[in-house]
Amino acid sequence: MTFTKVLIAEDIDISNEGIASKLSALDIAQVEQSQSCDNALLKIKRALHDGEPFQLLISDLSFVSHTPEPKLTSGQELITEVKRIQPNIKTIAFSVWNKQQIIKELIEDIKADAYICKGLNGFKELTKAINALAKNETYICPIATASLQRKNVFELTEYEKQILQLTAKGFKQQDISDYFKSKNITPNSRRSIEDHLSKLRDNFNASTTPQLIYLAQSLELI
Amino acid sequence: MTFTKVLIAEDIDISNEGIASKLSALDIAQVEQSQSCDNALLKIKRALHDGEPFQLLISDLSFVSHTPEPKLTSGQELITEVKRIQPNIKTIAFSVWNKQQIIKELIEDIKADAYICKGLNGFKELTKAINALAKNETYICPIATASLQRKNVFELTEYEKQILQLTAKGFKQQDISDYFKSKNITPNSRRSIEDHLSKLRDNFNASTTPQLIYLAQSLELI
DNA sequence: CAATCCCTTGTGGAAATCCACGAAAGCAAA
DNA sequence: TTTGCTTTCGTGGATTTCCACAAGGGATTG
Repeated sequence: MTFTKVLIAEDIDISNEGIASKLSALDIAQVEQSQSCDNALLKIKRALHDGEPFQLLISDLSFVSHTPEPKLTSGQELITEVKRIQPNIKTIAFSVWNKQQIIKELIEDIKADAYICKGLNGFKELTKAINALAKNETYICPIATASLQRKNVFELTEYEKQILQLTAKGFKQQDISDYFKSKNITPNSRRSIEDHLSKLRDNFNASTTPQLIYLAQSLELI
Repeated sequence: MTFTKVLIAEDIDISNEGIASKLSALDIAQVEQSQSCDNALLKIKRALHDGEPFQLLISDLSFVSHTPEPKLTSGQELITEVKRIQPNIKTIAFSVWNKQQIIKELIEDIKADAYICKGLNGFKELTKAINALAKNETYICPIATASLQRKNVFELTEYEKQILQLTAKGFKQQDISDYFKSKNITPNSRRSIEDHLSKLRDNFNASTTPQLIYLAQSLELI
């Protein structure tokens, strides 16, 4: 199949325009543009309702909200919702991020059909992705693939992530212990929190807790 | 005057293309594109040497390096260098960032002629900037202006920034004291470091030092 | 000059964290 | 079940940080 009706969701007008202008080089009859998630979802719903659904959504991941209370605030949410109401639509996540966690989530959980990193050759990658999707395949750009294959030394359990997040929020060890107890999360003794923080410092090669928080945040793990 | 020869420095091809495609709507005869700082500088040097200098440089700020050892790694460096070798060239910084510190540095220190935030209306702003520059004026987009006017509660002295950075690097209070003494930075008693950290926690409304580091990093102050 | 303010620094004690040792509990393989 | 490994968690003591009080120094002002 070839795509004849495509929607671009990208808040930055210059980038949106760049994609559209490049897409016009391909054989796509109808390219629509949207600068917010909510608007994109609306367009998809309407097209579906009108019996002329979009076949492909190309979506950025991060959006600055320009309305008071946007329902959808990220490409992840948009793609999730779109897949829910129109499961057969193809989706391409098109982002500057090449963080393993983000890519993993989009491919494995959200079931996006392609992931491409904006970069030097974004358009070439976009073309490849479209071709792959037309053949019912999925596509992940080389940069993202490399990121996925790079063994993630710092994979955190949900429990560890919570400890780090709470620490970053100003919780003391005792506070975290109390919090875990109130939520029935185990282990929850003050002593165990201390132990886990110590292990985390070891793993991250951090000599102090402030440094641990700094490193975790640098790696965008919290 | 009107601009007839413009250079775009922007690593992401889609964005670069977006700018170029929009510029073609204006009356600019010659638009050249560059995806790296080094390449952009080269083009400017050559044009200058050939007696047909660029009149305007539109540059992004952040570049991913795709060569082993790029000489210039950021738009800030590029603009600085370009202004040095061709002082009469006009420069527009075109970035997603609207951090006060970045904007301030570009306008006040680097003497960029315009600062625009990529966003919903990037092209409109770009047009305004070009018009202003043509009249020998400077231009700062509304978002950036707002950012500049927003009183920066968290303006840090160099001294404070160093304390935060060293803390983030795993230095204990005593370590920082020793370090400052070795560098002849005063005040440098352990007690003063403690005092400043305490003041910083107050200012940032942080209850612990890890939280302070988290907040400072979130605000991109360290 | 005295009065005042701000910053640095010291002191001492409280609080929090760090760290080593070890007991108990949980778990998996033999 | 036994064995062995890991995790949890208590204890106690060292280290570090936090906090309140106050002395001294330098700059400013009346």
